[in-house]
Amino acid sequence: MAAGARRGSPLTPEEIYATALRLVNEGGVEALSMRKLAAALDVNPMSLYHHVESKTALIDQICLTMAERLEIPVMDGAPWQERLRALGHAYRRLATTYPALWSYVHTHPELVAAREGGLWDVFLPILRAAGVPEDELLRTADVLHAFVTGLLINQQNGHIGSDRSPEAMDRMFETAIDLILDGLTARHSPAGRAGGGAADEARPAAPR
Amino acid sequence: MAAGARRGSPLTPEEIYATALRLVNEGGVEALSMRKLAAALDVNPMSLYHHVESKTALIDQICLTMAERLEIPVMDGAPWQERLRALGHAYRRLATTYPALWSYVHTHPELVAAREGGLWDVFLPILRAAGVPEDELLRTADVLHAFVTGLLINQQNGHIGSDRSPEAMDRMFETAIDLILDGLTARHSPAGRAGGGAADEARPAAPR
DNA sequence: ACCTGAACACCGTTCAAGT
DNA sequence: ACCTGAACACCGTTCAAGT
Repeated sequence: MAAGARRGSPLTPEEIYATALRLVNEGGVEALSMRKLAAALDVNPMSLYHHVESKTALIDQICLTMAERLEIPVMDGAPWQERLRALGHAYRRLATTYPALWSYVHTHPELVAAREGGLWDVFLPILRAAGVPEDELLRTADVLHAFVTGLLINQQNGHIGSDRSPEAMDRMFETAIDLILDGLTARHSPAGRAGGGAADEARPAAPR
Repeated sequence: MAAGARRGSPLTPEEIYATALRLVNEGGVEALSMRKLAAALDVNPMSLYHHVESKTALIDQICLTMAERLEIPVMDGAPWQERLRALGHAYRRLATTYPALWSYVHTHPELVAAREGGLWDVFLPILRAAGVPEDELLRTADVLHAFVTGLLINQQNGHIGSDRSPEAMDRMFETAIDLILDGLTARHSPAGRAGGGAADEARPAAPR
């Protein structure tokens, strides 16, 4: 067992990324070590350094592959309320699919490179449709993105609410979207409240 | 140099916590190691374990001492909008005083113990004054707390906005509070928009 | 009671040596 | 070209031994 101690193939980067992503998803980013990753791949730890520059670069890479998996809904005809809600749900789906790595990305400044690419191309037009003036657009987008990010981080950490059933989480997310829709409407198109429809219909009735 | 290799006193827990907090503030939580901490205290690494159960317990403790330093403003007579804004600013001040540890607390589920104690005693009455019905109170509080948390985490990580000047950060935080105030008003006391005053007066005029 | 050295089981990474 | 063992500088923590 000299050149080919490993079973079969010659260790592709894709294989490394996939296994690393699995380890992180199972045990958090702190559960990923080069030595454990090598063990999971049935390989000498040092072999990894032939395909990956460093542990940091590896984490960067799997953050990127995660970001690419954001499935942005296309709803060209729909009113902005529906589109914003759908975008929020898509974003939430990514976060719950990769809870550990997603939280990690959003709390580590050095990973700005992994900003969700296509997200803003869809997000900004929605805010324009909501009546946000151009000179407030970027700031509003940043704030709303931070709001949703914060909610998702808190939900994943169980830092929130006594009731942590999936239904309660869903309700809380809807409450958050509702608050955002109402805030946007009140600030930027107060006349349109009755006519919009989507926001009011989708808001779950409060049990009384 | 046997019993008293260390200069002077017999190593109090307070001294340990203070130094640990300083190290974390200077280099992030990942820069805190028992060995470095011992070096900073001019002590043998193993001596620490006589005063502290483990590194985890130590971090728990300094999170608690940070949480205790939240200076909650008392503004009993003021309208809820002003009180909410002041509370937001107090919270932000804590976050910016301990950026690394604050982010750490809010992304580590096991530290729920460090939830800001008196915060909720002030927060919930404000939301009641804003007209949030009792059966939505906790959920709304959680959502708003998560919103602000998300904004602060993002601001500290530079994950937000191209302009990172202090003024731009301030503006963004005000935008966030404004959005929250407008959302609350629209949802729970739509008639009171003109009369409230505080929210509208405090909102900075958009440069046109 | 308080401290400490050696030791154990982990890390990430370098580098010279192997095929 | 690709892999690898030994080694280095770090970790947190245990434990028996010191004063």
